[in-house]
Amino acid sequence: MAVKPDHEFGFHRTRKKTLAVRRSALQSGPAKAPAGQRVSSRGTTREMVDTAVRTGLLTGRFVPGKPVTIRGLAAEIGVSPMPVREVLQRLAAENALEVKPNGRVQVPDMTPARFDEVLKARLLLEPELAELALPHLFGDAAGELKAIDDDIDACLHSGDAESYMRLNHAFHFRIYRASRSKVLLPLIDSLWLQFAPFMRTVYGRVGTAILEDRHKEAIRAIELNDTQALRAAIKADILDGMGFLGREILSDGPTG
Amino acid sequence: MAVKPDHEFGFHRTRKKTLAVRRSALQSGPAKAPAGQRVSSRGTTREMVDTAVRTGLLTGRFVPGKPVTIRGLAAEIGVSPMPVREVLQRLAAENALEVKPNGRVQVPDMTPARFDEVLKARLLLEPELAELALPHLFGDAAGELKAIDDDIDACLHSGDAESYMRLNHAFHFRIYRASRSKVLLPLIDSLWLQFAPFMRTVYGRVGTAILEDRHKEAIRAIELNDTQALRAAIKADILDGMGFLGREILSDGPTG
DNA sequence: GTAGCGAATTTGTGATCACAAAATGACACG
DNA sequence: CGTGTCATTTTGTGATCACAAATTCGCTAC
Repeated sequence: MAVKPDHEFGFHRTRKKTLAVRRSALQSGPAKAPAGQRVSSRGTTREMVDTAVRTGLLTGRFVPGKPVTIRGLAAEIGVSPMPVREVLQRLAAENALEVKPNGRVQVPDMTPARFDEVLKARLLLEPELAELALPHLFGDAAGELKAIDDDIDACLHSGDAESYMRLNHAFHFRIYRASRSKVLLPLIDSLWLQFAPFMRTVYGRVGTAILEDRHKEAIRAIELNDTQALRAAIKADILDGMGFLGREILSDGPTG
Repeated sequence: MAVKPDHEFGFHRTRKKTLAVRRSALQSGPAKAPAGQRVSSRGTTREMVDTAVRTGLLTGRFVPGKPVTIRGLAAEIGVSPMPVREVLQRLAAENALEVKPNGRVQVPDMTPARFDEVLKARLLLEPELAELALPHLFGDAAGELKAIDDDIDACLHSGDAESYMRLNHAFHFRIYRASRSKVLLPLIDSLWLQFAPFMRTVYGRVGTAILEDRHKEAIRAIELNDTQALRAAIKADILDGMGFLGREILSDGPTG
């Protein structure tokens, strides 16, 4: 592990002027701000920590197996341990993190059985949600997706795995979010949080050049308002990407 | 709101001898125990609160729409607000509870759209998990399920809705848990936590006498090791129970 | 009697403290 | 040189405090 990377997050609270504070500045906490203007009055700190850790997981900044400590994360982000505790509990409840019997929390290791289940669940749920979203994908939606996909192509050529993962997530969830789903969407969210960190380790080994996506087929299906074609494109995209990952995991054993 | 029910939980920490304490008894907290013997060394309080609230939700002791306060729950169970906070965060992450913009947390109201999504997700996931569980359901499994189903029949006749819900959950998850699933099972767990409270309010209105379940068909399919029959039985059981609930929600509008 | 307003209470949130268990490291002994 | 043991540090957990926002309640004015 050599040197501890000081900037694992690009999210350090600015330490001089925090985005949102409620304290009256007569405390000595790590997040000190004399007169911060707050955007939303209540519960902004936890939300900030939550999105920070979530995007960290989705872009693979957390390594599976490496323990995540409350105080460590709190110090990195620049807040007290309290909001971090709650965020880690939340993510553990979504199976994005794993609490070991000692109380230590870490990114779960990927196993073949787990991988098969995630793949199965994705194939069941995501085409369904895409179908639900299709009626809401009108107007500029196809254009937005095309823009994201262009950026993805650029990342694939340049080999920027982190940006690729962020954009790939953005592409899929631009579709899914349109469904306004309050049930299926969180389930799929949980699934992505589970396989993303593992995905990242694979890309780190073999690069992203091999990847091809079915996004253009999906965009075309959306433009044509073709439900079955959209389902097929989503399904094919999942199978391509995950099938590729699956071969990796089977060849190398459970992560490493 | 009349009188506050003092015994909403049958789970009051005994106040004299707690099950598991780590504190050295020189504190003045609400959970005081001079020399409690502890079963599991670490993190037992939160686990206790978690199962308490979870079973409370599954058996319908929480009313949709009624706010759940941290301090209130903590006082009822007899612990400090701290573990309750984390448990509520966990359950909110599983969409079993809803955090309103003010920070107040309550059981979400059921809406027709939500209901459709839960139904759809259950139909997609639960037959799949039952199929995965089937190879592990040998030996006395069918006998256990038969015993549970007998109790269910008794509850249906006596109209004990709370016991019915607890046993119905036990029946389904006796099957699902056998799959040793680490991915699909939590997803289905989340779904049950979402519709159970609403289910309870319906039963409270119309009783349980109308219900018939497909559990016997499922047991027979397990005995015969018939995958398709098991899938069909689970699917039919979901459709019967939820279809019945669906007619209720559509006739009366979003909960009430 | 009712509507509007202000005080008092409730409630969520972040911070800090205390303690025990686990992890880590150093050191002595074989 | 390896191994077991003990001291030190790290870490999770529960409790408590302080504060602000939101809610609730009571009172007054019309």
